[in-house]
Amino acid sequence: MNQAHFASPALKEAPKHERIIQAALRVFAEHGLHGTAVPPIAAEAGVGVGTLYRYFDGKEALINAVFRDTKQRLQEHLLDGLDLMHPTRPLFNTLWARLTTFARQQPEAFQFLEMQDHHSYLNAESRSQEQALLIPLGMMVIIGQRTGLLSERMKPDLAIALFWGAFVGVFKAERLGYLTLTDDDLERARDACWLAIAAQPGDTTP
Amino acid sequence: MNQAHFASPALKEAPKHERIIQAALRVFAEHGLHGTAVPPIAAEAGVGVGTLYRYFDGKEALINAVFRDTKQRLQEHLLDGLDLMHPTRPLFNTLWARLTTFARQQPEAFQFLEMQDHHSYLNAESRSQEQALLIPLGMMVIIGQRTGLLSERMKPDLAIALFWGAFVGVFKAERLGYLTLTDDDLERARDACWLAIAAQPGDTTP
DNA sequence: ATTTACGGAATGAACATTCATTCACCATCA
DNA sequence: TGATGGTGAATGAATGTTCATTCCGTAAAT
Repeated sequence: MNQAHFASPALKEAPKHERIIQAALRVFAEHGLHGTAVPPIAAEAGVGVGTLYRYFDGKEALINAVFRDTKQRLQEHLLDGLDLMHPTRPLFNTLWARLTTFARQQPEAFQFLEMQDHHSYLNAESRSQEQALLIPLGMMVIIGQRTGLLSERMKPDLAIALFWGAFVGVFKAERLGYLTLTDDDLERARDACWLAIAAQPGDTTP
Repeated sequence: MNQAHFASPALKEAPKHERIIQAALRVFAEHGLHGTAVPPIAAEAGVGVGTLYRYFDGKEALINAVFRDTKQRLQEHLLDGLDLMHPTRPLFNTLWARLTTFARQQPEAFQFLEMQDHHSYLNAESRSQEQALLIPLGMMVIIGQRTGLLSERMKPDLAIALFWGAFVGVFKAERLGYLTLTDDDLERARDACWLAIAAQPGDTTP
């Protein structure tokens, strides 16, 4: 809590708080939330168990911290510098490309965020972190529908769930070995998703 | 092992083996695989813990039994009586409708099958059960592509992963409370998925 | 010298699994 | 018909293990 917080670590490793979160992410992604014990997380982080409990109140608090940190990294990776209020086809392609690089460069983070068993652990603050990503996306879809870019057939939340699910499904299939994805495959999947949510030629925009 | 096996239970409940599997499915779906202890499963099934171990070698064997049973129920629910070798748009609609009734009528089964943490438990026999569903679907897509019904842009496995992921994403969003799905919503989602995988008007079929 | 950070053995709770015992049912015999 | 004995299913308290968390001795920092 003092000024030393930033003074020394320049020559040292990342601060313990950060190291523990990253280590926890890796172990959680591999073994699941219930499936990982706390001591292995400490070991992966290179700290003692007691140290971990100095930084986090317990396993549940750690899970929430990992969740928020990871969700925020995804959010920034996806949205930083984009003007969602003027959706276009190239913007859609950019979003897809960013999702792809995230899933490719941070596979543990991507997998962790898609785990089911979060929701029994997450507290209010973590839940609100979800909204930070969903609300801008929802607004983008609404504007896209108003401007005739996206189909108005589906309500925005449904379009997002469909698109997101398709993306997750494709990468999940690759992770489980049902599939290998070339760059070409990803472009074709992207275009297919676009067809699913884009306005159709025959659509009317009264 | 004698003739009494079938003599009396006509007036009693389902055989214990079956009751345990169904109970396990419910508890697993709610608390996850690592998250559920064995005694609560026995309690849910209305049998003693020891009885459960008479029927299954252990927790892992039980998980495999539940997985195979559930996957097979899904497979039969989806494919029974359908002629996948002659894909049409109505056949696609039927598949979607069957998926929907499965997800609606057996939500625990649907949720259980989408859990991540299976794969560290599943044995060879369980894994091959997966194929029993994927192979026919894959063949259907291949034929659909050959006959000009489905787009040939994506390889069959990719099309399946995309479609399946979209469906799962929509129902997962509903289960987590991000969405409520009317019958109308489901039809629109179905049509959007169709657009994603169907042959486009401009496609050539040489 | 005092405070703060650290590590890892120690602790008690919860877990998966076992096993000695009970119980229900049927065949045999009086 | 009623009593006796045999058989295997059913049970849940007991067992050893694993887990989340604590605690205390030591090291670093101020």
